[in-house]
Amino acid sequence: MTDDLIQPKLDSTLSKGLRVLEHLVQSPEGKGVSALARELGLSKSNTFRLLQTLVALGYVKHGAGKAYTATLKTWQIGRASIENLDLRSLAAPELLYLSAQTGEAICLAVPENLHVVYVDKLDGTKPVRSWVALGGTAPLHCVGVGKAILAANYDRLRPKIAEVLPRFTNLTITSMSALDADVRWTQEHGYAFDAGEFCERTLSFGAAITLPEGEAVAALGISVPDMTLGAADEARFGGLVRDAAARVSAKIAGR
Amino acid sequence: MTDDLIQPKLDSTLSKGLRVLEHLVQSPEGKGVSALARELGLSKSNTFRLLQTLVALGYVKHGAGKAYTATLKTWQIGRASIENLDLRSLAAPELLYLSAQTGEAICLAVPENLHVVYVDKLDGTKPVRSWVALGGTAPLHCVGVGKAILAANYDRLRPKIAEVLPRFTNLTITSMSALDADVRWTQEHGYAFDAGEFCERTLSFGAAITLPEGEAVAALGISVPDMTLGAADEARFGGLVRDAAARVSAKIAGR
DNA sequence: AATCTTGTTCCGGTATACGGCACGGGTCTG
DNA sequence: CAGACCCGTGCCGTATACCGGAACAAGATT
Repeated sequence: MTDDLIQPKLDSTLSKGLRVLEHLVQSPEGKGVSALARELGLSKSNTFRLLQTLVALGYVKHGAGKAYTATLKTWQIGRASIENLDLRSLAAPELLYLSAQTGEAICLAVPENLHVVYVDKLDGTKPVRSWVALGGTAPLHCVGVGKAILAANYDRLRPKIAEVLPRFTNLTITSMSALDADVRWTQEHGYAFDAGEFCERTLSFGAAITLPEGEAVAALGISVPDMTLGAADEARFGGLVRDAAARVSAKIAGR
Repeated sequence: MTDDLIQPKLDSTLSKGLRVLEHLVQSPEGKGVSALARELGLSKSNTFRLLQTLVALGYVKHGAGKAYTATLKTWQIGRASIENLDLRSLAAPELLYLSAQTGEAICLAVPENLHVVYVDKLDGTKPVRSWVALGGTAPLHCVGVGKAILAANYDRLRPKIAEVLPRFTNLTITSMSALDADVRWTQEHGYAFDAGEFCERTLSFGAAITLPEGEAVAALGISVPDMTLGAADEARFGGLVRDAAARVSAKIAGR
């Protein structure tokens, strides 16, 4: 009932075409017309024509056999989109600094809807590496970078996230009252701490990178396996991300 | 006249929508409805509805003001496509060939930020094996595969790498003028040579694997301890990697 | 205040994309 | 060697989903 029942009447051909593309991108060996039609619930002729135009536009290549496969054009236009975000170059020195200081996995993430997307990372130098994948996503409410962004814009984001707080581990915060308290803690300390709320036994720290007006546009994060974290490290790691994120924010402000 | 005059009758909505997306991706600050309509030669209402569906599908974000801007969803699906481009199987025969021809350690690496990541390798058959670890990383500016990738996209990468050129051995290139010269050498010869600039007494050769448009997505490399390299071998090894990488590039183009 | 823009909505006509069906060529199964 | 399947590909009539133009409110610029 909170949702508006009236849908903005979206263009069907375009959505189907993009669904086809998304589907193709995830299957290295390509797929045939019939298989695609079946999996997407479309008619065979429809799928065929969509593929035909995607081929004409260069997004899909029709191999010798029956397989249609995605070309790298998607990748090219996708690459253009992050090149324009110069966040990565602005933040890169701080990523290196954090990596040198901690030896753990460092990441840079941006918010997208109620998730974060990892747009840059440095692997940890220690043998046990905790892993985030570039381009991967995680929910806002249970990972360090996400909670940092959440806390920076809680007024705006709280009503949106209140609808659903999915559980991932037995430590995941699933009640709004607990989330309120956690956000308050984050705001007071200037960094967020995730005690394994998204991935078992994987702790993470996060701090928001903000525009001068306070809008969070990204976050820096440190991920560390719980075993390697000494008691004294917790405050130190938190302080490190907080200060590093602040420096990136300052760089943005000075442009 | 060589072209068939009969067009395969492509779906108009899908092509327009993708054109909108491509256009948006190239403008960091986003664009308004009217501007897009003007530039693409579409009617305003048409553009508006296309944008509406792109927003609904998560490809485009409607900022506070009048600007529509591309999200990172394009980047995400683009990234998926390149991960599924099974470079390893495409390149595997060439790895074997290089190994058979040289008996040295062969590797396949992909760029990630300002480093390369080794995604595949074959150990040398000779007793002295050099160092490459699967999943390991090395800086772009001082190892064969890295310099090959660097040289293939120097326009784009030079400004990024200019900030920092860490030293690893007394042969490491640390000045931009020296790097410029080295890149020029690489471009002329079609392969890169590393005279022990990352790891003492370990030489390496590299050649870039590129997309049809010239973008480097990976590189093949040969690593060899300096003692085992005869004077005549240098040009031979270089030619071998260059040609092998070219064959892999050709395979990619034919997909 | 007047005249441009801009983003957004509505509506009627028609081009357009749809599903159903049929064809030719593979591959397995009997 | 047929038969019964799959597959990808064209065709066609029809309904519908898309399009363009006009009209709207709200800012911007003058």
